[in-house]
Amino acid sequence: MKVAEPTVERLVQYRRLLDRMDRDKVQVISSKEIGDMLGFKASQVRKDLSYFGEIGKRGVGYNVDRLLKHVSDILSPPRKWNVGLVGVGRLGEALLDHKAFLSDKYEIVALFDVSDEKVGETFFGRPCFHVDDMPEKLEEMDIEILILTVPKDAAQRCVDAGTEKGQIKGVLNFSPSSVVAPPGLIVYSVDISVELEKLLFYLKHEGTKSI
Amino acid sequence: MKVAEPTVERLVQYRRLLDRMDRDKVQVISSKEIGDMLGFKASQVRKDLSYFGEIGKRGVGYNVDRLLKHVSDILSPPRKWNVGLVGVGRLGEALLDHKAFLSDKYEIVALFDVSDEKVGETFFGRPCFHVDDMPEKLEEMDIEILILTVPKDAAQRCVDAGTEKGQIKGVLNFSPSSVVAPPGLIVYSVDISVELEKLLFYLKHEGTKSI
DNA sequence: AGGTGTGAAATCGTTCACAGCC
DNA sequence: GGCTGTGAACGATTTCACACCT
Repeated sequence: MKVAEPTVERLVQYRRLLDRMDRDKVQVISSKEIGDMLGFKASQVRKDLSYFGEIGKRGVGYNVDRLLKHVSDILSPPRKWNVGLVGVGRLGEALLDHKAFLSDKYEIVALFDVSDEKVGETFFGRPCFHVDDMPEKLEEMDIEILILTVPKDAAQRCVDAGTEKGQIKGVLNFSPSSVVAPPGLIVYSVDISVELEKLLFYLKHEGTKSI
Repeated sequence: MKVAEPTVERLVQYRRLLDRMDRDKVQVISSKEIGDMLGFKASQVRKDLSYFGEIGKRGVGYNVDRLLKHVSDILSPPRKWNVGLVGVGRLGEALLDHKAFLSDKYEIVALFDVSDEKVGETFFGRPCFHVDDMPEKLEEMDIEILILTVPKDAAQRCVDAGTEKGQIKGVLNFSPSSVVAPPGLIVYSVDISVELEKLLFYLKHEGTKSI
């Protein structure tokens, strides 16, 4: 089945909301309630959820517990992924410590940096290796995903090193630069300054855009 | 004029590229070259640039210096904005130190936190106040933009405090939660874990998506 | 009555294809 | 010949509207 990217993004948010509702012992929820809480139209919510089968009850709504399991199943990867984080600077450390990166679906198992002060050390329980050793270490540790928190000039080199032996399947790039990826490699970029620039643009052209 | 969000996002990237080209003394560049370097189609680049007038030369390409000025003018806000950063944790500090946040268009002028250890201190030259004092401080310091690097449960409260006296116009939210914003307030959310989840989803459904 | 599921319509964004200029 | 500017075609995503179930 093919699912559009905006749908996946919303599914992640549905799960987060449902998880909270479930903990709060809410039993039933309607598409309108979900939409209001997350800022989407009810029809959007219903369309997203109906892609994966009829899960709600007409005239009633969705059973929170059941829907949560359903959405989780859709999103959950079939196995756990090993992740490598490249660039142990402030941003890298912040991500290491980020609650979002506590999951049973992925785990940051190794760090990479170029600084002699960092290589050989351990940060938040993860060993740091030299970037030059990436190809071997990635293979050895079965790492298939890279998170890049490196300066912009280093990003492309990291992608190249990660794909050298072909083992890296996905990259989450936090550096302020575009990278060219070989076909098959999935790259997501989160460009912090671009987000702020967009915000400024729409502030200038006041009130044209909201989320 | 109304400009689509994906266009703004690309414009920011054009400017970044043109800036580098200009420093490298490149004089002329074609839409194809720009596209290849950033991963867009040439026709996309031309369409984006043509929204703001005819700036290229047919048969030749774009004058880098001229195009850079042009794109900068489109993106530049009319004046400098004062920004407040809420939540001086690891992520907050990483952003404070982030080169992307060095600009003549905006400046982080104040920090807010709830921790007694942080309130009253100075971080990277910026004073930290208590979140409870936000409404007054924001007004006093003429802050119109908030960056939120707070835990998810605090995000909504920060937006509410920021809009209490109506002075906040834009919010860049890094916390893993959706916030409901009053109309007129522009909210951009950068949800780090959502990005990773999307990546995992497409890794699972292998090779359906890129960038 | 109330709320889901879903084709059809509308909107939004990208790509094509070609006329026009250098 | 090469490259821009742009209407028109296409593709993707959202919203509408209503049949259908409880």
